[in-house]
Amino acid sequence: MPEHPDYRPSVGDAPLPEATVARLPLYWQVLVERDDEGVTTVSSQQLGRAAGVTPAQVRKDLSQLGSPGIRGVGYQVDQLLTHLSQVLGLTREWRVVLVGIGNLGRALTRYEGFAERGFEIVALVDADPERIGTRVAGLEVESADRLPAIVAREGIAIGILAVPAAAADEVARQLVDAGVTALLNFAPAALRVPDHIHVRRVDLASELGILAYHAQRRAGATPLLDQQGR
Amino acid sequence: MPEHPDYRPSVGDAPLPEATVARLPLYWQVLVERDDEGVTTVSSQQLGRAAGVTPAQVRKDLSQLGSPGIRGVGYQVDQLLTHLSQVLGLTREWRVVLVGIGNLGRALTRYEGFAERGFEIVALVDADPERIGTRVAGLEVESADRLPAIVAREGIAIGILAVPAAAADEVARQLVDAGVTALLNFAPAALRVPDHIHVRRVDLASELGILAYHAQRRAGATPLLDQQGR
DNA sequence: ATGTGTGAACGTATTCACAGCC
DNA sequence: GGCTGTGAATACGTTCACACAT
Repeated sequence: MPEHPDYRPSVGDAPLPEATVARLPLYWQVLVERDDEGVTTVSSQQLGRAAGVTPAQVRKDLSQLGSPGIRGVGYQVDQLLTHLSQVLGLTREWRVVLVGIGNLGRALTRYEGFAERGFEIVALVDADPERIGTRVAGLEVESADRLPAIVAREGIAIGILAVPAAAADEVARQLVDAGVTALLNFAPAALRVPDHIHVRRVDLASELGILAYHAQRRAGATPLLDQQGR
Repeated sequence: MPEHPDYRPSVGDAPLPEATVARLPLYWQVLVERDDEGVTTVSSQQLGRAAGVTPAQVRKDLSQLGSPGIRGVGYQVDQLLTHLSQVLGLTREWRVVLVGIGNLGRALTRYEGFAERGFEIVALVDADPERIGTRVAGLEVESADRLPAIVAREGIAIGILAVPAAAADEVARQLVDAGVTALLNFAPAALRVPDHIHVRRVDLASELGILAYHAQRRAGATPLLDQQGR
């Protein structure tokens, strides 16, 4: 392998595997906690345990990321945290627009997990004329046709869709046209967006469907009561 | 390959790949819509388009499931929907307990997507003494130590965790002890549960972290008017 | 001794491409 | 002609196992 005695690949270059990217926020979360507790080093074992991942997986991920560990010791919590924050872009604040101010949308405005990680909802959009102009969570609800102005005004790169399925695709198009490059979609619908736009889908009903499959399978397979406790 | 002129493997046997299982609810959803519109057949092309999946993928999934398509025509909507419902266990109602009646928890009680697919939240649990005994969404909030009684009383197999990360693992243990076999976890924490318990994790902050990674990467790749910086 | 870094082995998932049937 | 069903090819992801650094 190439020998770079003291150099590590920095932020801009890595095309990290998507599966790895999906785990980085878990590690980040764990590291923040450990750091707060004053712990200075973690092993892949400990990190993996807390994140729900095998130690080998942790090492693979972190090595792909180019993050230095110390053999016989583990990883330096503060260093690793800094590096991870850079890679994930969590050193800056991300301004987010939320579209759809229904039940879920309103709950999201109050979710503290976002702010703790540097995400701030700075604009609200809804299609319902009754809602437009009202204030929710300290923000004025605006109309969707103002999206280009909103995105430019606030410097927004990320949009959250909490609209009904029927409206999702159209709203996605508007968001993309307005300049948003990443979308978090809560609607149970596929979004047709250009390739360079990143979409993550969170489909609660699907999740329950998947669980139902397993619960049923389990119920069918269980002859009597035959589980054990760990 | 084996010739089974008219026989297709039915509900009880298939150990479907997890990736396939995760897509079945998407297909199910699309089929319900098409069925409502009175459409009688769909091609893998159409189904895939609506679900955000390639046609080849759809065919692979449905063939693994043992579901019959007609060459030159496509799939019979009603047949396929029936079969899928059976496989996913969506022919029955699933009774669900929700633990954690904060912002997110309350929003979930009002989420119509669950009921539409046969999931009903039939019990609410919270640790906060202030909340216990109050009524939310027509249900009385109960204490966690009543979980065994609740699960038995209501015939519950699925639990939803909308509690703070620090409490998640302990609550999961209580749910499992009470007899729940599948969990939907909204807390940003790993749950230590026995192997036979199925957990799906929905981590909103992680999702945003993943998007931030891509948004940043994209911004770095964009040569012209760069972002604002910090 | 302990725990990383990583090739190699393994397993899983997706895509291709085409034969076969309607 | 159109579209499924599916082996074969490929890509992706995870786990193993062990040399090597501290």
